[in-house]
Amino acid sequence: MAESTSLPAHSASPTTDGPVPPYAARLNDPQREAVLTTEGPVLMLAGAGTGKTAALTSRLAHLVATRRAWPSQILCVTFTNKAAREMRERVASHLGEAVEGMPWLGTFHSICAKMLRRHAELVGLESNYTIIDTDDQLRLLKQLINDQDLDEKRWPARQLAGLIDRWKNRGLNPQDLDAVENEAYANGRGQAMYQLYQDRMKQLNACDFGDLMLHMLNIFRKHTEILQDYQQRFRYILVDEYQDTNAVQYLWLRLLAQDHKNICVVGDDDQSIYSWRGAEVANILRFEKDFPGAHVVRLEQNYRSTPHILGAASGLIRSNSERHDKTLWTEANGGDKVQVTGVWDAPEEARRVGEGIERLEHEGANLDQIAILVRAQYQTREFEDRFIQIGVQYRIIGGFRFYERAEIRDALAYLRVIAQPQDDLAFERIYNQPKRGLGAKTLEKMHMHARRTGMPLAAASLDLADSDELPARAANTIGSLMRQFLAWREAADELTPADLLRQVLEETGYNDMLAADRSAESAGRAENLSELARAMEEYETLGDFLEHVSLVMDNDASDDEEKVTIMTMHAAKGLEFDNVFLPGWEEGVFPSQRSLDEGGLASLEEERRLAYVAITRAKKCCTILHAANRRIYGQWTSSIPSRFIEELPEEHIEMDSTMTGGKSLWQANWSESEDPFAHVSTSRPERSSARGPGWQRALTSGYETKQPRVRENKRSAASFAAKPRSDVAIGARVFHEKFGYGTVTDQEGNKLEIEFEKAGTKRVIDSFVSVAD
DNA sequence: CTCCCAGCGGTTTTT
DNA sequence: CCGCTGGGAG
Repeated sequence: MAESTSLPAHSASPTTDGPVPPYAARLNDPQREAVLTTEGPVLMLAGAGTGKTAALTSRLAHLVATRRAWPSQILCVTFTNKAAREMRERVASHLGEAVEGMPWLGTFHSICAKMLRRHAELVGLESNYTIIDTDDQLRLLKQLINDQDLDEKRWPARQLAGLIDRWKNRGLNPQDLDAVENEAYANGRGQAMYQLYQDRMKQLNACDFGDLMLHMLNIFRKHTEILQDYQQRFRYILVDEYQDTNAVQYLWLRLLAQDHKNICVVGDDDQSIYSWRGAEVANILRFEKDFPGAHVVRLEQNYRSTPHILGAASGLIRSNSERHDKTLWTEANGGDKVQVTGVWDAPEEARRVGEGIERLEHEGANLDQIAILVRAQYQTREFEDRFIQIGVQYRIIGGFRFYERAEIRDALAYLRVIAQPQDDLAFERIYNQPKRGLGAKTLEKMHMHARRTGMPLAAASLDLADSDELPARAANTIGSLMRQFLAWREAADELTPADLLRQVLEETGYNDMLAADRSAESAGRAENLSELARAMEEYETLGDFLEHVSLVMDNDASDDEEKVTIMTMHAAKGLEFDNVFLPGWEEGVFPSQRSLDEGGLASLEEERRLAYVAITRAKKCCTILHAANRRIYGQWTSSIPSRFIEELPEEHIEMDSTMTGGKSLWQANWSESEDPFAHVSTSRPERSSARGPGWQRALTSGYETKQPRVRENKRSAASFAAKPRSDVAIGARVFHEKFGYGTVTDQEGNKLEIEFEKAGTKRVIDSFVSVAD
């Protein structure tokens, strides 16, 4: 069945004789080279849409199929759980059912967490340590800052958290900090505070995300025998998205690869967009120096986008200086040019996109294949409003995650205290949630007692309740709470984790609290909690579940309805869509003001890479928009088109504008003085290039010459065709997913005017509401 | 202990 | 402009 495609004479390619195995059959030459070059270091430079995941999974399949290694001898690291899952599925499909899962395929953090469970005692932890998140981390730091009599106003916990995070990302322990780093917080108290934090974490038997990597790095450095064990075990190492690795991850990998040296890293320096959270492009840029003799494979054939889209993106990224040069090409031809549209303001931008979507819908496009990619979350609002109005189904990716919701975190905190009585942070979160009359005063006493006796907070509170230190009321409350915990801890052995949670929610009165709350959100909260319980069904033990929860924070909302996706460009990395809309390409929005103000050239280049990522998400059609006026923090601001627009090669784009009448504010400025840029260039000297040809084109093409496009307020096809619902009439009480409960005050076709109890009066499409009773 | 209001700050986000 | 936080009042 394997087609016997002979490999072309390829100088460096280590071809194998005989038939091509099925997992490599559909690969192009460089891809195949990346699969078959199994020995020694390999750098796979994979441009956007060049099929790197195909190559990577084939390589895994090849290693196993040719018996070069057992699945358990391959270390395969990704950044996200999603990527890990995909990889696992694709490898399984290559190898069939035969292969049992790969134990060492996962994210950096989940792999380290797993290793650390085995070696926890070496860094002073127990193997059932808790993994805490940013929220817990901040609360802990605030306590420490107050304990040290520092003014939290002047030295915010956030800042310290950020510093500690950065230190850990760089592989620095408290004692490794130099004077300069130490100065970074509270006049030279950085190191001391970091040390205090680490000590406290140890007491709590807890780790933050950074610790997972750092602890393992420390263990590898100090305990050669353990390092050697892993070095020998991992005959092959594969790393996805190598351009996103930070210093600890790099050091960790380098140690592990020292024995067999079979490390294959895959990445694209042009898609490095996470330097702000520690990623170091330098890692991929100097791979060949780090691993002498590295074999470099370039994947440059793009299978995703049309030539115009590819041309526009490639032209743009060429303005960057520090990069591995790559030339993406495609066999495809035809396709539309990248559309660049100027509009008057942000609402019009949203209307334009809405019209574009309706047109695509009319042509039979799948809504799942349409995305709006924004630079910053605040831009989503405008689109959301518009889509509700015209009845376009959408989903917003990002923002609040399931496990970050307050009710979910409360529930988890109960479970954490049950599983791990030392978990003070969890206990602190719920000792008075639901309200049981224990306040700050009681908490303070508990803390003092805990510190005096060296007991965990929960135990100390019980001890305290037995004494006369507390008012009888508080003592009783604590006593019964602790009895409940005791009972739950026993129940944990008999009940499934899911049932345990249900019992806890019932017995704490958490359910009652939600039931009593008549606000718009409470129903959703209760719903979230039942979903949590449902999600827990598949876990046997509480410990299993808690580890899963702290590491696998993703929740791909499984909804099968076709919807337009709205998300940030960052979140879109790795995804693809037939049609992509890119709004807000204006100086100050994209590139963002902050990247212009701070960070200099490097940060501007990262913005440009982000633009490159955004454009290359599109398979067929890419529309860039820029508005002449935008309201920022409530202030109307005039804006000029993004410098990235002028960097797009002219032959790949088509400019137009919806504006004829009226001048934008900046045009008005222009006519005021001879040099329209006088005010711009004095205040923002780095913008000297902002009047290049692209900018001129944007100006002249639409603002003056072109005739108006469809002016707004035309009734959209979707809303025109829809029939009004018969079950809602004026006066009806209805429920809307976003706005909550309200009363219908007017009905016009399928549009309803509703006075919402919380959200005020809105016009919405009737299919978005349900009748409340 | 809870609730209200003033003041402040405001990219990107995974684990 | 809007949402969150923290401090102070009730």
